[in-house]
Amino acid sequence: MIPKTRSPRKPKGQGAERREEILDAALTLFGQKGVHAVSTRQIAELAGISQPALYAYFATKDEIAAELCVRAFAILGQRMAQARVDFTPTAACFDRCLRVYIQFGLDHPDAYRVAFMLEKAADGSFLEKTGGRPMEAGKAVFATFVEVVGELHAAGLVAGDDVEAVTQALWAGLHGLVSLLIARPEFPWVDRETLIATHVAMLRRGALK
Amino acid sequence: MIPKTRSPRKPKGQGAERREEILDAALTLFGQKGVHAVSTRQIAELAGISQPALYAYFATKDEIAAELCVRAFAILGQRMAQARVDFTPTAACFDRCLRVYIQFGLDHPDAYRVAFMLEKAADGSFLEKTGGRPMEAGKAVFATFVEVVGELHAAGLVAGDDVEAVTQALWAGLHGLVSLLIARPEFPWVDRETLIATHVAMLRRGALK
DNA sequence: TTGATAAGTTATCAGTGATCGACAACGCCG
DNA sequence: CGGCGTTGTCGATCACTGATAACTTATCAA
Repeated sequence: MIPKTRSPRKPKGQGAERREEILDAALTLFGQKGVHAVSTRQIAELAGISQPALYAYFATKDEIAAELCVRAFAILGQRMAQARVDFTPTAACFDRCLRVYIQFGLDHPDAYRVAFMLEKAADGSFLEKTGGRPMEAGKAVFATFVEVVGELHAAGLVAGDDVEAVTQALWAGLHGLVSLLIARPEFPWVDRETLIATHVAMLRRGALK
Repeated sequence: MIPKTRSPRKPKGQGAERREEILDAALTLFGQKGVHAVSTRQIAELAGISQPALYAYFATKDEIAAELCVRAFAILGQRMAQARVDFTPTAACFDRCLRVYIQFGLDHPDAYRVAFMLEKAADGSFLEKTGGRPMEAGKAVFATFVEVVGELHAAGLVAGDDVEAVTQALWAGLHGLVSLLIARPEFPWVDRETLIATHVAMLRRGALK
């Protein structure tokens, strides 16, 4: 039996959907102007509600960003899992995993910023204030990377035996490209595909035998 | 009305000295709490002046951060130039250049953040609002990297012929490590020296023949 | 009709970056 | 000595931020 003891009240908007409307508005504005440049009043106005009404759904502004971040990471996790389904310990599959990560960062720059590029706050990091959920999502993705590198190592393809260290170095290498492309689009980069190809090749030659 | 005791003016530091005092105070606070978490009033109090007095020396708060950034980059430029004096196209010298960059980032995390990790503003990036001076300083350092890679390429040691692309990929790889160590110190990193050594080795094997 | 409750509002708070006009000290000319 | 602009600083204040309190309205259970 599934008693529907609670009916949604929808005075104006659609009660339960209000949260989604807020997230939609926030995602749009964050993408346009950056997280720090968007105020709660702007989010509220685009969502069609008053500014204090936001706080019925989110404790803080950061929590809105964190929610968007977690959702984006769910997408990354999906893509990584997908790349892992037909993964074999080969250089080609290695490259594909790296490109999945890079492509995700370029597809979701705002989520990526929230997860890995936001400045730490005074009383602990943003991640701590939001219950560490974005960090957890990121760690899950990182764990997948560890698995991938572990399989390659088992196949004798990894240079060095410290799988954890190699994975962290690899991740750092990937993050550098993604975060710089996001944070400094005005830099006179070479052709983007050329840069990505060069970068992936460099990491592959550096990490594999 | 009780007549106020007239304002105790503080003619302490004159002209250029005040400016240095402000920069010192800002550097201290930025390092402790992060750029965004420090207010102009806090800077002013630590500098021993009123908050509006700041604006006699700096047009905006960002300009204070930019000034500190430029100064820090002068240090990086010095170190890079120093590493270039006795540079020979060898793997060892290559490694040394990479480590100079990494060490700089770890020594001046706040300057590094201002230069490469700050979020873009609505009306253009922070760098544009401050006249692009931090960006210029960064580009000068990047130019040195291009020279170094160019010499290695001339010696036939670089994998691939697109020196610019390789340099950008290298820089991205370095930036990734530095920025992640700065932004996510709470991540369960392996031993720092191990990680740096692994990373440098990975980049070397990936970029050189 | 009641009471309870969920959802949204207006009004307001303390704190932010930045600006304005007033005022104190100083150098300078008379 | 007295008057006067210049320079440096200040208190007061502005528009805006994130967040909270108190009140109003809509809906449901009884």
